[in-house]
Amino acid sequence: MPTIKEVADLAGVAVGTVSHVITGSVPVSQPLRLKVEAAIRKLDYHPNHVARSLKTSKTRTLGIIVPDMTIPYFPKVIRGAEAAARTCNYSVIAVNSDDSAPRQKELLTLLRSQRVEGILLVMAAAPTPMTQLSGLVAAGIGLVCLDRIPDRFRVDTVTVEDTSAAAMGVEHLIAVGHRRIAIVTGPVSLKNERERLLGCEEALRTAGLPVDEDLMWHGNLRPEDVEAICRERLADPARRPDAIFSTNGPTGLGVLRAFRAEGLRTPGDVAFATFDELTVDDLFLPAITTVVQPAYDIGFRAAEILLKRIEEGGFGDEPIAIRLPASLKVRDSSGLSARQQAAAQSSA
Amino acid sequence: MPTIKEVADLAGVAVGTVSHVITGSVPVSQPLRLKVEAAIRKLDYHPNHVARSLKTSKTRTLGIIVPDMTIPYFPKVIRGAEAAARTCNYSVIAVNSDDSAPRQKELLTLLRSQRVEGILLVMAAAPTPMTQLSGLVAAGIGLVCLDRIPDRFRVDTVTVEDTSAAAMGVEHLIAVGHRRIAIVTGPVSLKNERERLLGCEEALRTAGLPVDEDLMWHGNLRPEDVEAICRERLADPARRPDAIFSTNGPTGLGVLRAFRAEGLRTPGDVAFATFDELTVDDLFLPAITTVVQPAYDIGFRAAEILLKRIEEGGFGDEPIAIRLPASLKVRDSSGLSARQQAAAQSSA
DNA sequence: AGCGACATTTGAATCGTTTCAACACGCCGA
DNA sequence: TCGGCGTGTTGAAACGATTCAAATGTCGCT
Repeated sequence: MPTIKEVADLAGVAVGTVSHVITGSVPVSQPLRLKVEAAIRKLDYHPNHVARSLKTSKTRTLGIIVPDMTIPYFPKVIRGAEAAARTCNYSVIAVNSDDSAPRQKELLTLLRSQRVEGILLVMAAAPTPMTQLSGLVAAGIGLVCLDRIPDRFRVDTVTVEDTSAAAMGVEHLIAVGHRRIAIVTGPVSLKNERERLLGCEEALRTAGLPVDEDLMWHGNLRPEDVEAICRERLADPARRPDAIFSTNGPTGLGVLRAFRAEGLRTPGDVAFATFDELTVDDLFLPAITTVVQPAYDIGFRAAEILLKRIEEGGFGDEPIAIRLPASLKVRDSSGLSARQQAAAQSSA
Repeated sequence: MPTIKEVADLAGVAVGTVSHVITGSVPVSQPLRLKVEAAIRKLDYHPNHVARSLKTSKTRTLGIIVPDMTIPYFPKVIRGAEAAARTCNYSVIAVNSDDSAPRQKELLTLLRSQRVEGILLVMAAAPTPMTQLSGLVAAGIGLVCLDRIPDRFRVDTVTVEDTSAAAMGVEHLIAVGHRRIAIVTGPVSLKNERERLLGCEEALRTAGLPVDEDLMWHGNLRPEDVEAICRERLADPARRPDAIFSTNGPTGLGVLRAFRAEGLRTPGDVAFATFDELTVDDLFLPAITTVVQPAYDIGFRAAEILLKRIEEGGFGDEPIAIRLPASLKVRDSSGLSARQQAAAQSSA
């Protein structure tokens, strides 16, 4: 790998001059510039970002930690962040925490050693000791939490309007005509899940429906576990709800698996809608009604904020908290069941 | 951010000593080690990888370029690579080329400037001038092509057994009882697509079926375009095939969209199987029969090879070419159509 | 006591950039 | 003719680590 010195020698100029033509920060006369450019091409010279970063103490790199980028939601977030970073000539390093707190800590340490200028964090579902984060902030590394946001820690955050978005889903089910609506949540240790649950409950109350504890099914982020929980509760036709709303993607998948395992059809036997989109190509399904999150935008906005903070060098003032609206994609699964249709028919 | 010097001062030792306790490459006496470790904790010192990389000219970083990590196949590849890298304490930087050759060139340049020690490349679908790659190899940067592999350029490669995997899909359709089978490919400018097509044709010939040019539908990687192509050809019931086999994910999605647009059901009206898994939560579908690629393993093996090459410092000898087997996931979409079932019934 | 062998510890050079102070060189106005 | 100015150009210091040769102890042995 040629160095700037070799370029300088070949072009017959000082290293400083080569640096000036590369960065463009200092004017260089035409003839010298041409000689330098020729030398660069000839040697196939690529400036060493490592050395540059050391000298300038700017890496022009952001880190982004997600739980698992094989979950379709996260790549969209990452690409959004990447796009925003690119507008400022930054790169992003994306890594997976697998929802493990110790792994997340390792990654934070790694990114810090790599001297990323800021970190976008989707916190692990496993409870994160806030000491992991306070160290960063103290060290002057930018931090923006997105999607999942911490409970009481002061940082910039970007996420979806959890409460109203969840409410929107449940309101839709109610509007269609469902009355006995079960809510399936992920771990309520996550603030997002609590807020979504709140939204669901509000929607029920606003419609004058009871908030029945028997219909609040709390699970986790493992579809298999959620499947088991739902199967148990769906087995008895008498106690079965009209509809189910699931507050996130992995639990939604669990619900669908439970339907399949129990031989239930949606919306024929139980209507269904879920927060977040799913990857369900192995299921026999009607199209699923979903509350769609603006994943790309969440990543984009979060990176934008981070970059602005980096540029301004300021993290002292009031944290920014952005909430982006979700949208409801009404498809087939939230329709009326056969039984309900029959009832509607006869009353008409 | 504290530096090694500050740690040394606080601990009352020389910087060299601190370095020795960090790297562990030179023994340090117990009392000094303890003092250094205490200083590190107290200052919350994180070694500067940038400076380390500059000195050692080792970044312990690999780059991986994929067309688009929102396509579900690629995150699995990336995670496989990440896992392999982690066993050697390497990190990976994943970036998206959007199937654009100029963008790919930019990314190659960027990764090179970041001094990654090797690059895993899934080539852009847009034809890549081999000069992009030869420069890398000349510069001594490791390169392994995966998934999509170049036509005549000598590099290590890891991909799926395209020919036999595609054949497996078509053989399955034939075994079920389909006879008029259409093949939908992506761009035949990609070597993979040509090989898969070859596999399909072989399967047809082996079964004594004609290879009918009218049933070879060549598309690209944009589902919308493929949808249009298929709609045109599916419109006339008389010329409609019994079954369709699609040679990759995006084209498969296009086929399914065409089914929906034409009001066709699978397998009721036309049976279907595809190479690669799909994300199709917005479609009303039976479960799709797919040829599943070992995405994670492809990434893992590719990174393994790259790391071995880096470690050995040797790229001179014969390139390694690994082909991993795919597996067939038989689901509902490849079954017999209503018409075929009736025929089978009456003949029984 | 003196000496060599061994085990630590030290300090300086180095990696490839950027950047800043200093320098060179025309050219203009006095 | 000369001082001063502006435009280009240069060379060396610095960034924060690693590493190697040299220095410093320690100890056993004669």
